[in-house]
Amino acid sequence: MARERREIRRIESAAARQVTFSKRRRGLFKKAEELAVLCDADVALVVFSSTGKLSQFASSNMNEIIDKYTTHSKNLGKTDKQPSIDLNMRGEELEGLSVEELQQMEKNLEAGLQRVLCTKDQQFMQEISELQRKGIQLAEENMRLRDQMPQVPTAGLAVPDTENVLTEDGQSSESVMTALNSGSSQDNDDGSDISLKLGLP
Amino acid sequence: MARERREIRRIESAAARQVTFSKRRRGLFKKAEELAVLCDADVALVVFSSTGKLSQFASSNMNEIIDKYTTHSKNLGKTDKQPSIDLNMRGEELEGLSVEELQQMEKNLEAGLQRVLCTKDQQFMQEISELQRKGIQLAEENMRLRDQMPQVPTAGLAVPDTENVLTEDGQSSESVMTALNSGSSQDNDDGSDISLKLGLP
DNA sequence: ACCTATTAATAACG
DNA sequence: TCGTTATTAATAGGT
Repeated sequence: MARERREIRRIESAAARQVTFSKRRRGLFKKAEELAVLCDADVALVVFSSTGKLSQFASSNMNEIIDKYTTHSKNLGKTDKQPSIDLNMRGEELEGLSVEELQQMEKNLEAGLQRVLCTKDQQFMQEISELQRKGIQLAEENMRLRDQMPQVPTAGLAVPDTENVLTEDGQSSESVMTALNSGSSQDNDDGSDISLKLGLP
Repeated sequence: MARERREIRRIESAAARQVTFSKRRRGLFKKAEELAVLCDADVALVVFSSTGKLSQFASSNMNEIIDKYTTHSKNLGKTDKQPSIDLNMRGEELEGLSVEELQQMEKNLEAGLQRVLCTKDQQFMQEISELQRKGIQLAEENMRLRDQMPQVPTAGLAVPDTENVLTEDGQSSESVMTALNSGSSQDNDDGSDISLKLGLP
């Protein structure tokens, strides 16, 4: 587009290079803006001259576009369409995702949440059942002992098969208590150390 | 540069916009690459179409250029942030609500759900603590009884101050069991009768 | 910077 | 999306 056609290779003359840089840079930025306006696109353009000088154009906010780009390319790199959950919780980054990706993510999160809640409840209830079982055992033992209790007690003797009821499975009252208290001390739940993998449905 | 001059403003027809986007995008990327080659510049170009599709060009490594840009622009310290939209919330019938109102309601419901879950967990943990307390009491009582156990038991005698541990507060093991089993028989949670008022934040 | 001959991009259409 | 073409836009080289 000129008096002569120019081959697209590095211009050796620094002066000529600088002139061409100025001209073409202006053209490029103009085209970038036109594309953004005409086609309602989000465009970010960053140019460093060979001397290191920065020029930039962004149709909206440069950092937002960069965030969008970063998020998007992270998810594209995954090949499968399973967006990573922990990396995408920030609202601004979510803007970089397509509706399809967001719907998929929503499904995954909902399914994962259901599994977390369900499993958490199961663990709670298992815990409760276990405690109840032990309580009943103790109560029965207690009653048995009372039935056998003489009117005038004498020197005691060890009873082998019931001596360690509370800690028999390595889950002592203290450790359970500690875990539970750390969870209930917060207003938000799931400060616990229960960990799950959230797979696909 | 065409049959007719085109004003630089958003193309209303989605089809025409898409066509123009394809053509001009190709042109823009070509120009970007030419600038990079001819003038030995570092160029990064990120474009999101109006449908959210990403295309990108970088004369070297995109992330490096972005890092370079970030560093450079930090020195200039330009931090404009987009104002967040604040919404009014309320509504009785879903049919008549705007998208904004529904979004706000969604937020409120989510907050309410969080409170429900949190409270449910607290009740679970309270239940567990209670059971643990009783278990410890029983174990202690148990030990006390064993200590007093004679080697050769004779006719029994009631022990006044420990006779009613299990039912002293009206919450017997049986009733707790029943309540828990009705809950644990389902895979979904919240079959319980816990009720909360969902206040506004 | 400006000028302008020439090439490149592209709008409308098939 | 692709090809054609009339027309405009960009720009290389010179001043």
